[in-house]
Amino acid sequence: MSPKRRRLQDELKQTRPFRSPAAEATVAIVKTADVLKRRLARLLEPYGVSPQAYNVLRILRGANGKPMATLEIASRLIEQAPGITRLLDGLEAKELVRRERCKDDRRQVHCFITPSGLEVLRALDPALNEAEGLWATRLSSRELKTLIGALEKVRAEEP
Amino acid sequence: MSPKRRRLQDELKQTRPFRSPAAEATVAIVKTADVLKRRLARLLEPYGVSPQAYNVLRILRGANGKPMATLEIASRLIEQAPGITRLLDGLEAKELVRRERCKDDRRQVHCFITPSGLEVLRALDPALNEAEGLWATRLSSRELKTLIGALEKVRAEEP
DNA sequence: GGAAAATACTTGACAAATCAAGTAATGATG
DNA sequence: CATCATTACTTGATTTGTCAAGTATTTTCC
Repeated sequence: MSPKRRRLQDELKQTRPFRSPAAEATVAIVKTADVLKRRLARLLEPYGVSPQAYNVLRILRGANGKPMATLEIASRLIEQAPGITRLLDGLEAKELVRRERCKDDRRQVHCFITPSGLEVLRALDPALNEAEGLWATRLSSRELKTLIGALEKVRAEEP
Repeated sequence: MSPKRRRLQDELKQTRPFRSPAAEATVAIVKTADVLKRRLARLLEPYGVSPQAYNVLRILRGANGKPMATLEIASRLIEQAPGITRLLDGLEAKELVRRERCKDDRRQVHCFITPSGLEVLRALDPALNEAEGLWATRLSSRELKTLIGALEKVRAEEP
């Protein structure tokens, strides 16, 4: 079917090689992220949860029952505020998330994951871990460390 | 000035660390791709070109005047066919791209970049190279090589 | 050579992301 | 203590991206 381990240059059928390793890395990062997102979306599809919605649920589970304001969730995602509101609307409609206006500061809205939300996450966990482990075994732990460190440097702001 | 090299855990304000390096890497890849895309979008904004449209122009420039079929472009992007058609519609409307139905196989549509399209790319090249070089200098060439190789392994299909 | 399958898009309907502006509540200032 | 600025969202309009079908060719196989 499809050959594995093609070089990115081959994958993109580029006639000329990349002008610089940095250019190649840029394309590689964006393309890999897309592949990962698609894999995740495929896993989530049966549950009617989008990757972003899944991330929100994960964040709320990580809060361990503590209330979390809407914009606090946004800041942990790569998502702008307007998107979060509607994402939470959807999750609340499915009763995976509960929201209530905060007593102390009535501008804020506190969000919680519901038991159903936790259940969905629990049902997904094994498949997610498996998918992740699949490619992780192809990398040495040194490679993984370098990868994570290098990406950190790419994201770092201009000095 | 303190270095802005926050760990991803801090950036995401996660209470607990990632369960595995693979999990951390996954988030790092997706998040980094997003940062890169946003940086690119900011550079392109004055020219009214989206990141995807920019990639199409780059691909067509790479073809060096040779005609390129619509789906051939799609295969080099991470984009589905329907998106490409409309992307090209937009680029053709701006006269950055020219299309004509192929004589030999009238199902195909051949695409070319126009002189205006090349001009836009040329105008953008310096800023792009600079932005890229900015973070590239923070990585040793060994790190870059490992990064590219590791991402290839992540993208590889299941065996 | 003519039906059936495959290819190369194209179109339309719909979900998701972004931007601009608006509202309610709170904090800061004079 | 009243006004101005800020914060924390929300809503609406626009754009972008995706999926499902549809159309025009071309190729394949009797």
